[in-house]
Amino acid sequence: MSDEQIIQQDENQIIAERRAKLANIRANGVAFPNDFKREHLSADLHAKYGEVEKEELEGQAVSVAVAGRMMLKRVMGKASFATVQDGAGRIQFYITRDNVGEEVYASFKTWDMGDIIAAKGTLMKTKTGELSVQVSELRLLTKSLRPLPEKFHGLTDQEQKYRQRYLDLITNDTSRDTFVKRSRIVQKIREFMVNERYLEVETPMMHPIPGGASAKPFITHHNALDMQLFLRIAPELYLKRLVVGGMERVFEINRNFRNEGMSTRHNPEFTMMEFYEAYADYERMIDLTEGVIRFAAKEVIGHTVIDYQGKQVDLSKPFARFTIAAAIQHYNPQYTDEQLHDRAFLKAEIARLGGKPVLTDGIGGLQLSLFEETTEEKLWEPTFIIDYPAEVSPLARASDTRPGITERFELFIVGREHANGYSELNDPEDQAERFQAQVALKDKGDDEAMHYDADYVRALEFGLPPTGGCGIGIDRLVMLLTDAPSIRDVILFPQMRRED
RNA sequence: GGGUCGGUAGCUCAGUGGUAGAGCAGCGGACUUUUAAUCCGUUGGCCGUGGGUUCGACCCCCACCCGACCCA
Repeated sequence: MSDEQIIQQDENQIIAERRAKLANIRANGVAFPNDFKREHLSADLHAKYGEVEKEELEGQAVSVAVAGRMMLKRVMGKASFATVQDGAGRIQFYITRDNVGEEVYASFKTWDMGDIIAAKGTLMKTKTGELSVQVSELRLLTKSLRPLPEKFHGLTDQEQKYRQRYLDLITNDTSRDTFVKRSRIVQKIREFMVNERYLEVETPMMHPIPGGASAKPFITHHNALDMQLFLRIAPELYLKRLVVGGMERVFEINRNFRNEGMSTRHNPEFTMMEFYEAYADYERMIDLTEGVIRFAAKEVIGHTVIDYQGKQVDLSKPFARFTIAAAIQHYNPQYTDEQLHDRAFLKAEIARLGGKPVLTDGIGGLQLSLFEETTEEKLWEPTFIIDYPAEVSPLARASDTRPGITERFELFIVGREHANGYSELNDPEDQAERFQAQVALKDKGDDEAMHYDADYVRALEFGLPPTGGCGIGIDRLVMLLTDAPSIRDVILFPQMRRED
C-alpha cells in the first residue's frame, strides 16, 4: 500500500473539517506561529499557588504565560473552561468573551481538542477552588488535524499504545509516569556508579566478532569496508579491554541486540548496564548490584518494599543466596542429593519437563538446565544464585578450590533474571582454551556458542588485573520498579511487526 | 511454532442469520465558575482481509493478516 493510499484511507469527516479550519487559519496569517514565550509550567504553578486562598491569590494578581495541548473544553455561551496539558501536568483556562474579545472568543469556539494553545493572564481560583488562568490573551499555536482518543477512557488498545506511543503519552498518565521513572532510574544508577568512582564509557555497537554473551546476533554489512558486522550482543569484551588499558572502573549503559524470540520479557534491542572494576571480585559485584538496585528504588520509588503485580517484593533486606543445587532443593524438596548428581536422572528429568536438549554433558550444565525448568520462576524475592559451572561460563574465573565451578552469580527477582556477574577470567591461556571449547560447541550446532576472539585474548596477554564485572538488565529493572507486566511497557518504541 | 481471546464510526464499546447501534469526539443551536459540564438537534461504517455456506452473513464455515496473553 502506498503512502498516498494510507493518507486517503485515513481521511474522514473529522480530519477534513479540521483541514478546512487550518486552511482558514493559513489564509488569515501565520498558521504555525513560534513567537509565544511560555514562562510557566502547570506543575510549578500548582505547587506554588495551589494552596493559596482564593481572595489572597486574586489580590496578588499573578501574571502567567502558559501553553499546552487542549485536553478538555467546556463552552458555556460567553464563558468557557479549557483544560490544558503541558509537559508537567494540567491547568485550567478560564476564557470569557469580555476578557479576550469577541473575535478571539469566536475563534476559540472553533478550536478542537488536541490543539496546542497558549494563554497569558492572571491566576484565579474557581468557586470550587481549582487554580485556573483567567485568560486575557489567547492564541492557537498548532492546529491538530487528527482527533485524540476518547477523553475519558483514553487509548486502551495495546497495539496502538505501542505503535503510536505519542498518543499513549498524551492520554495515559500511567504511561507518561512510567517513562519519567525510567529516565530517573537510569539517572540514579549513573549517580550511584559515578559516586563509586566509575567512568561512563561508550564502546562499539557494531562488532566484527560478536562476543560477551551466548546469543544469536543481528548481521549487517559495512559497504566501504565490504565487511560483515554484527550488532553487539554485549559490550563485555570491549569493556574488559578498557580495564587492560588502565581504566580501572568503567560502566556502560547502552543497547544490546539479540536475534531471538520476543515475549513480555524479551525485546530484540534492550538496555543493559555493564560495569567492570579492577582489583574486585564477584563478592564486590554482588554488593554493588544489590546496592544500585536498592538505591534506584529508594530514590525513584521512595521505598524499598515494592509491589509487583499485586505481590510484595522486599528490596530492603540483604538478598538471599543459594548455589544452583541448593536452590533446586530448597524450592523442589522432592529431589535428592544423589539425583542431582546423577547425569542420567538429570537428563531424563529435563526431557520430561520439556527443557531444551542439553549439548554439554557436565553435571553443572545439567543442574543449571534443571534449575531453569524448576526453580527460576519461583525466585520471587531477590535471590543471588552463585557458583555457576565453568562449561556455561566461558568468560568467568574458575574457583581456586572447587574444580569446574566459577566465581559467578545471577540475580533473580520476581522469577526473572535481573543481573549476571562474575570474577573475570584473566588467564589468557585458559581463556583461549575456553574459546576453543565454544568453537567446538558451535561446530556441533550450538548457534549461540561464542566465537574465538583473538584480539581479546591478545589483550589478556598484556595482563588484565584481577577484575570483577556485572551486567544489569535495565528494562527488567524498570519493569520491576514501575510494576509493568511487559517489557514493551517500559520501552518507548518496542519492536513490532510491520503494519502493512 | 502451538493454544486462548480479540479486531464493528476518529476513540471506548454493544450487537448475533433478516434495514448496522450507544457514549464520547465532530457539526448546528442554548448557556458568563465548568470539572468526563449540561440540554436540544444532527453528520459519520468495505463490521481486519479473501474465499465459501445461505434467498439473505457483522453473525455460520475455511484460509490468511494484525495484536494481547499463555505455552514451547
